[in-house]
Amino acid sequence: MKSKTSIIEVARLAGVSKSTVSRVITESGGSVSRRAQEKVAAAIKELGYTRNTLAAGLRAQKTWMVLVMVPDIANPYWSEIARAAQDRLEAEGNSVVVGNTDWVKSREDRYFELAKSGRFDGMVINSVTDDIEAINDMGIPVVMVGERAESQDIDTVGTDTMAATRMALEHLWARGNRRIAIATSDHGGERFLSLRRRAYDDFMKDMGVPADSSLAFSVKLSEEGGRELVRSLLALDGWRDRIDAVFCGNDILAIAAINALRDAGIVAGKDLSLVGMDDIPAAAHTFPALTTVRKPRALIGAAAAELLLARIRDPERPPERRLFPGELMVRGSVTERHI
Amino acid sequence: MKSKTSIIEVARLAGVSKSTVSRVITESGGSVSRRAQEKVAAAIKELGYTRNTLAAGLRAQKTWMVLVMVPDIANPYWSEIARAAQDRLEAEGNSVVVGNTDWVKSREDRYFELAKSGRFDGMVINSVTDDIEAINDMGIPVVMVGERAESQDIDTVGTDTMAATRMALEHLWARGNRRIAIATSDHGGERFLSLRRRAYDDFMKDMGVPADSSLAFSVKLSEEGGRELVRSLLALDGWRDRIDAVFCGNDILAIAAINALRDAGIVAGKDLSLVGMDDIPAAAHTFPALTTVRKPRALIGAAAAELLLARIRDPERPPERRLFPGELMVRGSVTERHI
DNA sequence: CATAGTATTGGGAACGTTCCCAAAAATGTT
DNA sequence: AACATTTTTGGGAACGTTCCCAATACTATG
Repeated sequence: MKSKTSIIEVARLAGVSKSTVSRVITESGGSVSRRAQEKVAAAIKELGYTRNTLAAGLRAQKTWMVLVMVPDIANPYWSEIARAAQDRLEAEGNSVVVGNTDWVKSREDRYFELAKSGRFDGMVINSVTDDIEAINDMGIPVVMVGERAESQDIDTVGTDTMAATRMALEHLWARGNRRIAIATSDHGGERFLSLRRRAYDDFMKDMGVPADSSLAFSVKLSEEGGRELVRSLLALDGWRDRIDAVFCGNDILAIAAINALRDAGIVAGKDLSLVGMDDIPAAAHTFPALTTVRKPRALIGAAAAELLLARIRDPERPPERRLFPGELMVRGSVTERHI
Repeated sequence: MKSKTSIIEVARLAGVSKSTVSRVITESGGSVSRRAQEKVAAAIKELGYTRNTLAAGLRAQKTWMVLVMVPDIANPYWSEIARAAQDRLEAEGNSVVVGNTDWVKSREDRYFELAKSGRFDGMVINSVTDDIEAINDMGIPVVMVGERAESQDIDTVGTDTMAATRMALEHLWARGNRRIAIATSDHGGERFLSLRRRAYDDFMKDMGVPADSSLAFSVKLSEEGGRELVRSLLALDGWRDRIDAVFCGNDILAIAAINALRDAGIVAGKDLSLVGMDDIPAAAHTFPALTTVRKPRALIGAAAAELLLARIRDPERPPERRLFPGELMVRGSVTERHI
């Protein structure tokens, strides 16, 4: 980087020592006279001094920087959570940057390496990996946004996924839909089946519907995933007789599916019911508007920041979970079927 | 951060010096025997050593980290540019993080402070400020995405904004729209009038239409901005007689306006024509689908990364501009009017 | 075997802060 | 004025790397 002034030069101009300058800058570690403060401030201004936070971080073992790592940067759900977390973290003197994984494990690993190399004081993540043990082994304060089946060992914030999923499914059922499919992102084998999928299996069992794995679509929770979902759905022989509704793992997926269905001449909310999760702003404005479970993103983001700050302050505290209820937003994408 | 092993401990276990370990890690600065390499690699593995990049950066004056700072993280236009830049920068050994300003100057200033304090080797930005001189005074390699009226002093990448704006306006005109408004984001006074606005003024003058500043709406290029645009528009006395089309500064704004118009019972593409800029994925799937000027985001992102890497390598090279042509995507949001 | 040339290695210093401890200065008390 | 106490300050060391230069080891040649 550009050669610039150091604390030694500020000290020289102010006529004090580098320690006095440091005390003025950090406003900690002992007293400083009024006169010294004024001289240092004037010197900083005259020289245009900016503190080198690499050096400060090396000595103080602190970076004042947090990484918020999200799987889909263009999904407003994540960017709103990131904004809410950023507000709270900045209030405590941290800077927040965002890392985008695009659901790609190798990209996530690269951010993990960055964190392990001392770049951030902590991370707020929604990880591609379900390996909570590996995350904890990094030795960095981490808060997971969104429940995982095995997440009792890590600070977790989010919506009660099982309850929210059930809420959506109950709505589909109450409106007369009986052949309900699910489209979500499953990361691993049966051990790591997503909570949405578990809630779906439980619900269908409770309703007396035989398990049918051909109704479970595994796609990325992205626009691409929505288009793939529709391709897969339409590829099923006699799909109209087999599926009358789809539960989608998030709104991005649901909205992309609505649009892809329209391109295929199929009317969402008429020929097929869909529900999403999240209630991103676009959900209210698609045609038809999307029925979805709204998650309190500002609360989730703020809670994630709170848990991270607490974890940074006390790395040994037991993991905590903060789950918020979802709220069903009833709109036009679910058909009222008369049985 | 968590206490962890240092290069000294690796050296001790491997039976070599810290300089030899450093040579193995960085694969630079002289030769290392095969035997020494093997011993060091084994020690790194056994100890689980991770290089401290704060210390490395302090000494080497290099951070291997780039900040991509965008004004609206949830706008796929920006996230796609960020992804394309990230691909190219990671290929050169850099890590990429994203900063989101939400069009807020104080947030941008905070990222600028972070950069000045030595946290990044460079920045790819679309800034809130138009003060190119202040940006250059930071002494950090910066590439600006998107033209500014006064951007000859900074590396710039983007679409030819004046030509792209004119293309959109010509299409509106060719379809018979005569009372065209503009909605864009103007940051400052007349000196910093946006290029879109200049292109609009030039076009209307060329078409012999008297200047009418009440047809120029200054809004944020965001969903909120789209709703505000529609509120302002509908607040105009006899607006239906005064405006038959709106040129929108980006797709987020245009799509939000389409949705807000629908909420107000007004049919975009029938009662009012709209065009956007960018051609984000949603543009093809709104109802009606949005006519817009497509910008080559992958090319822009990759070019931004190329220019940044060149700037990092040679800070004194003269600023460069790379502008790409836009492509008009004709869809359903522009009315065919018969005069 | 001796000498010259090349390869490899180790250690000190540097990067620019913060922290800690001892010294100096200022203030209060007798 | 002298002494005790408190406040303020300065300087060395530390943080953990990389870089550079001199020393050592190895190889080639006569």
